[in-house]
Amino acid sequence: MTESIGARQAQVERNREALLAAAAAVFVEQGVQAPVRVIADRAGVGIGTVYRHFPSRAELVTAVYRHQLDECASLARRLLEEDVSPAVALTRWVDAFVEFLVTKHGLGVALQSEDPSLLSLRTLMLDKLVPACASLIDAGVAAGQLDPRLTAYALMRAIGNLCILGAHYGRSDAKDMVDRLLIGCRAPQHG
Amino acid sequence: MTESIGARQAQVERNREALLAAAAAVFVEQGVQAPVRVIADRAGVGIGTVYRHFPSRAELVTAVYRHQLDECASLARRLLEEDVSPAVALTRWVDAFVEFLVTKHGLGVALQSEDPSLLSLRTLMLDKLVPACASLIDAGVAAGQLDPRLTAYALMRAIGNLCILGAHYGRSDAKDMVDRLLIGCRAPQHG
Amino acid sequence: MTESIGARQAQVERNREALLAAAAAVFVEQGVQAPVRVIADRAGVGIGTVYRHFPSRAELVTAVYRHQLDECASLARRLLEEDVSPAVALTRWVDAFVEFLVTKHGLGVALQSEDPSLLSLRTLMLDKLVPACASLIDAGVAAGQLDPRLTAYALMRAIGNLCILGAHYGRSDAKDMVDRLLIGCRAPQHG
Amino acid sequence: MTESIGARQAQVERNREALLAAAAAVFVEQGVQAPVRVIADRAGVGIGTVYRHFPSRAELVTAVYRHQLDECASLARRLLEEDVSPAVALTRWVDAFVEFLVTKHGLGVALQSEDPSLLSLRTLMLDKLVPACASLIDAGVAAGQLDPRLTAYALMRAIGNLCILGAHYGRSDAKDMVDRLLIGCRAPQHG
DNA sequence: GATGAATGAGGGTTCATTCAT
DNA sequence: CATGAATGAACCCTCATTCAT
Repeated sequence: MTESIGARQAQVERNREALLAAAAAVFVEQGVQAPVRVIADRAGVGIGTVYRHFPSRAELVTAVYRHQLDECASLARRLLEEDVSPAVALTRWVDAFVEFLVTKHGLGVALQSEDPSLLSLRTLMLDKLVPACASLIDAGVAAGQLDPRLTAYALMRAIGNLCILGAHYGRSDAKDMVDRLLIGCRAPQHG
Repeated sequence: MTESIGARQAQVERNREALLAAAAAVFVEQGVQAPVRVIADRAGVGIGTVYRHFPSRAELVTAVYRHQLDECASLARRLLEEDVSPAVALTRWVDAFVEFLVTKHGLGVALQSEDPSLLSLRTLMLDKLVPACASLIDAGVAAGQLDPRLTAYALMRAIGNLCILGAHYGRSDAKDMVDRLLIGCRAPQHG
Repeated sequence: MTESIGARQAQVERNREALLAAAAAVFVEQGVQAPVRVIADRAGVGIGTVYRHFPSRAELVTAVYRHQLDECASLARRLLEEDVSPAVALTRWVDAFVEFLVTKHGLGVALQSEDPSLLSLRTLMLDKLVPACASLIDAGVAAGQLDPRLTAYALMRAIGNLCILGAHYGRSDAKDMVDRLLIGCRAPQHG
Repeated sequence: MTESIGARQAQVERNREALLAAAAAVFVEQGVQAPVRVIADRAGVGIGTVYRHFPSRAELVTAVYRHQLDECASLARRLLEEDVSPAVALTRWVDAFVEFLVTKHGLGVALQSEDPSLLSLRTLMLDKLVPACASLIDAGVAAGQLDPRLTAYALMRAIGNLCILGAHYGRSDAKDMVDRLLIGCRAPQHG
């Protein structure tokens, strides 16, 4: 009996994961505006199940990207502990961030849209990623390698925006432009 | 008689301008996806009048931004004729472009969306702005001031993206980030 | 002065004729449901002129076919005066009627539709064509060549219906079927 | 549990049937072009429910008439197996076909319209009914009772057209005219 | 908890008709 | 009289969300 309860809970969790995976995939293919129905079908569950796990589209979207944001935040912590220069650490983190953004390309759009269904996602980003990015920037500024006027939030928004892909502006263009942006974030040269 | 005909034509033109102004304002407030009905209401006309002037949403969107694109394109020509260094000319043009983008900030979104109703706008941009920007870049590359790998289209897309504003990422942030991007577009230093 | 009034009236009449011709042509090409705007354009007049001449679509449609109905009615009178057998006269008249119907193929539809905008047309047909057809039938019945139970109205409706063309059912099919129908209208054989 | 699921499925099926009945009734009263909204209201469901069951107008229209077409096709098979002369079999089948057409008289119109939303219905008819009718005609021709030039498609189109009812042209008129048409389809008499 | 049928507001677009000039 | 800009009801269809089972 205890087992069957456990089994039921496991099934519940499995549904939740299937939904997150399905939503992530669908967002990549069709954008964040994709119909809820499509996600339910892809996950192999009924549409009611979507709403049981995520009371509104907004919360589904948020949940989908929370995973990725968490991983991205923890990466910053790991990089800071490694034995590399702060500028290199930031570059590597940004590379990873960009890789995320251009792979699951819905995220860039999500960060930019005024859509109220994406508001909670921006809030989440504020909470998770800005501190992570700020810690890297602080280190770089302290080492004299980065422009001290740079703020984590603005940098992340800028990178997020640069990673909104489209016709004739693909993954490599975004990476190239982010690289150029980072060059412009270096500490100004004296003398 | 002639006068009253003229008066009517003037009224028609005023309606058209009112629609363009209303659409521009609504696009800023609600995004380019705003319902046509909202624009009609804002302009104080019936919905049929919108479709009389602009047979489809796509053409309305295009018309809203065409003015700005035209002015931007002609600015590039003027700057090339002035007696400033190519790098300065590009910087000035980009400043003006950014000013446009952040003022009527729907344009950035419009350039990025995959929505078919925005396709004609992207085409318009390609036709009008890319050659203008390319002429400035060419001059800068010829003068050894710009990275020769830079392409006009990618630069414009990047700038357009950087100018998609939002909560806590405003006009001055966008300008700052574009400045940094331009720094990263300079010719690499030898030696 | 009198002349210019006459000239103006002539222009009015010319507009009216142009509208009827345009409507007839458009109805053939696009069906009786064609937008009023299309007819106005084809006639080279403003849409207001259509409504000045024909206060509603219904009256325009009626007017378009009145011409043809008139001609058809007068044909019956002429045939009766010729020196042919009543059966032959009816056959010839039906041939001409069918030719009309399949050429201006909107008419068949118009006769059949429940659309209120076509009500007045059916009324017109009753007034114009039924007497014409009835006179031919009467002669045929009197000569013992036609089934006396045949009514003019039903026969015309039937012929009208048979002449509604469509994919894979063209002009020659309609003619063939009308011929067969007429065979079935002959006086029953005794014996 | 099983019972309540069954009950729900039964309700779904009842909705579907209600929609078909409502559509059939509305088509008779207002024609096949009747707004989907009217059908939804008549069936007592929301408009979304219509589209859930029938993804487009075309599929609703097709579904409404599919039943009748199926029954009509199977009737032809049964008649061929009975011990009656081919001419009698065709007459009986045509009687049944006409009965269908004049009862749900939208079908005649549907077969004739050029509207793309009715294309699938015509296709359906081609697939279902033409072979059925052709088998009867073939038998009649083989028995020397029918004009060998007769084609199933044209005959059915003609009968369909004759069954488009209207003011002063009712069910008995249509039946009478179809009878006369069939007389005209008999094998020509030899000298 | 899971299901998916039902809902209905809302979106883009068309077109008959009116009316000021 | 002629014009054609303006109107807005109506149409088809989509999709987020609810809720009975």
